[in-house]
Amino acid sequence: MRSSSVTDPDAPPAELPPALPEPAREDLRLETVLAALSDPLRLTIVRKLLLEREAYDHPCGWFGFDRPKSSLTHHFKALREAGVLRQRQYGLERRSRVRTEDLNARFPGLLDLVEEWQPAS
Amino acid sequence: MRSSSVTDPDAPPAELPPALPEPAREDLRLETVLAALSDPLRLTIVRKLLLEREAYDHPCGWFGFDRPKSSLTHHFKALREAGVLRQRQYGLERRSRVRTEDLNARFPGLLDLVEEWQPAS
DNA sequence: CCTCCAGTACGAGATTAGTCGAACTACTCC
DNA sequence: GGAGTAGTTCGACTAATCTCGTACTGGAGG
Repeated sequence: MRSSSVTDPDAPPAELPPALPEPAREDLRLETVLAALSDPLRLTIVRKLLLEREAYDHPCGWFGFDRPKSSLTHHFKALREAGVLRQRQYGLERRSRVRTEDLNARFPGLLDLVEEWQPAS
Repeated sequence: MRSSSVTDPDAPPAELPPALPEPAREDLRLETVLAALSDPLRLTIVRKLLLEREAYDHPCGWFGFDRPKSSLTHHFKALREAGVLRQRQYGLERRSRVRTEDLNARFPGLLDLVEEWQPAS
């Protein structure tokens, strides 16, 4: 394939910021993913992202949680390190999206369960 | 009670010992079930039961784990209280089975993931 | 009766996870 | 440069979980 130059000004769509470190698809572990999803706040995060999947990635302020920022960092990091979310740095903000393709390939049906989840009364 | 036979695994369903306390199907919570399944030993328990689903319920000695009995009690109880297993007392031993119908009704596809799970190398 | 057996209950120690405040970094815009 | 903003990092505290030894219970069979 064509040798890609270090900085190619003629490649408009391929300029996504790099993703933060995350496990590769084949390294995803069911027990780790389930542990990450076994928290109501994190289930809420993933479900909200799934229901808005057509829109762009969302920064963590978008969710409107009334929690200290350090708590949110903790949970987003847990989801990313488990392989549930991919995060990219867009200028100031770090936007997240669900790794739908990877998760559906490795654990088909799992995201459907999350999508239909409802928080406890 | 009929005759002097030992506890009979072939007993008709009407004579099953009562199940230990467990959450009703409609009370099953996804986050609780996922937490119960996020442990490798418990995943092994459930998977082994699923792969032997045609056989009768299994007592916890059947699994052949090299762990103290009190640890096993802990994990079986966690699975039962989350609603993953049903346990019945057959004479001396307490036999477990997966609540396949309930779980498939509430969380379709989840047990398939467990069935295909493989422990880490 | 008394012993064996499957499993529970209790409780301690170690580890991990969640929660949060406070200080900090990195980017943007004026 | 300075202010404001989005989020991180650190450290502390608390709560939950895992692991396991020991003691116990409750049948089954002699």
